[in-house]
Amino acid sequence: MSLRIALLGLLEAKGPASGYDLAKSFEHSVNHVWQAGHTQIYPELVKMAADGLVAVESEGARGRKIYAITADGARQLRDWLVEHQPSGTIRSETALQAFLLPLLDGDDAVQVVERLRAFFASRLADLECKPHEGPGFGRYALKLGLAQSRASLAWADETLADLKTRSTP
Amino acid sequence: MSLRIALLGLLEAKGPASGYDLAKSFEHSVNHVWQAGHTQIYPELVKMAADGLVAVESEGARGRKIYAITADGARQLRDWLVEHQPSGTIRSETALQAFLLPLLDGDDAVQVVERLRAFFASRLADLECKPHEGPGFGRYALKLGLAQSRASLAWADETLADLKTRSTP
DNA sequence: GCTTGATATGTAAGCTCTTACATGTCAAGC
DNA sequence: GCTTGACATGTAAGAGCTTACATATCAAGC
Repeated sequence: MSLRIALLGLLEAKGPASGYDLAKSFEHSVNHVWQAGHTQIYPELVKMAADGLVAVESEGARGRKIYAITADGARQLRDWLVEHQPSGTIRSETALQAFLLPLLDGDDAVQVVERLRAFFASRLADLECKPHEGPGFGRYALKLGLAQSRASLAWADETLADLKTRSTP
Repeated sequence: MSLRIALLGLLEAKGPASGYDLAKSFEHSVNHVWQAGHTQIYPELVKMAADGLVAVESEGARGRKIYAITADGARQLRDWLVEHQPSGTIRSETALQAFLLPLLDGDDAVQVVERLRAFFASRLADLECKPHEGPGFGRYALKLGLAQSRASLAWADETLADLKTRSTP
């Protein structure tokens, strides 16, 4: 379902686009919130067209099909946004490594947290590159991502400090 | 892979357990980091036993099988923790709703953010109930979850304020 | 005109996860 | 002794996602 919603959202916000365009948008904008590669997007667009949520607006070179959101699609998007209680499902390998940290002894644990720290830092840097402030489409999610990344980075620093005091009692 | 790791981690940390026990542990402890129901756990344990990562230590009433982690399993767990670069994959319906927020007009947007706020608040409350501080097994991940939840909650408050200034110019 | 690399679109196999169904045991209260 | 509800273990269908493969076009440089 959420893949559909993300695709509908992109089509609604940025206008008609091809599968390739949408895959690029996933990479560059929705990326920190939801992921999907072209191998998932192309077949999904076909199904969505069959369900009347999008329509092929025009066809260009290289079999390029430009999809546009339909009235039905726009309605479904709005309904989902306003009515759908988001599922709390989170599956995070980074958090899982944090969870299992106490199974490692000192040095190994420090190494893992340092890798996690680097990971959070690079994600934060990614987000900080994106157009801040202003009326950008994904601006709210961007702020959320920034806030969460900063919190994660702070956690890594605290945890490193904690591990070091434990190893030198 | 990560499901296996989570199961190995629980067995390593808490000792031998049945599928049911592990499902309960998922619900009560790993829950904010990784989810799995019994329908996923039972068959996975069978496969893991076939791969020599766990072994049936004893069988009790009601077909209850107690699994224990093997030396191979412990090795694989440690290797994954120390060597595996976590994938940055995040799929969050809450963040997706945040992302698509600008597609809604004022009142609807406020309603959605209020629901998100309630969601974050209840997750935070959940985490705050769990045994804080002390040497608990998942303590680092708990702190990470708390930090992220607080950041998300703060985001919701900021966003509500932002939406309200926009609607009354 | 030919090669090369970026662009662009797809299919298929296999793994992971969810939802729904199916079954049987044990303890407590009647 | 029977019912009921919590405990406990499983299977199966189908949806969702990843990885690997397959192909064809266009632009730029040789």
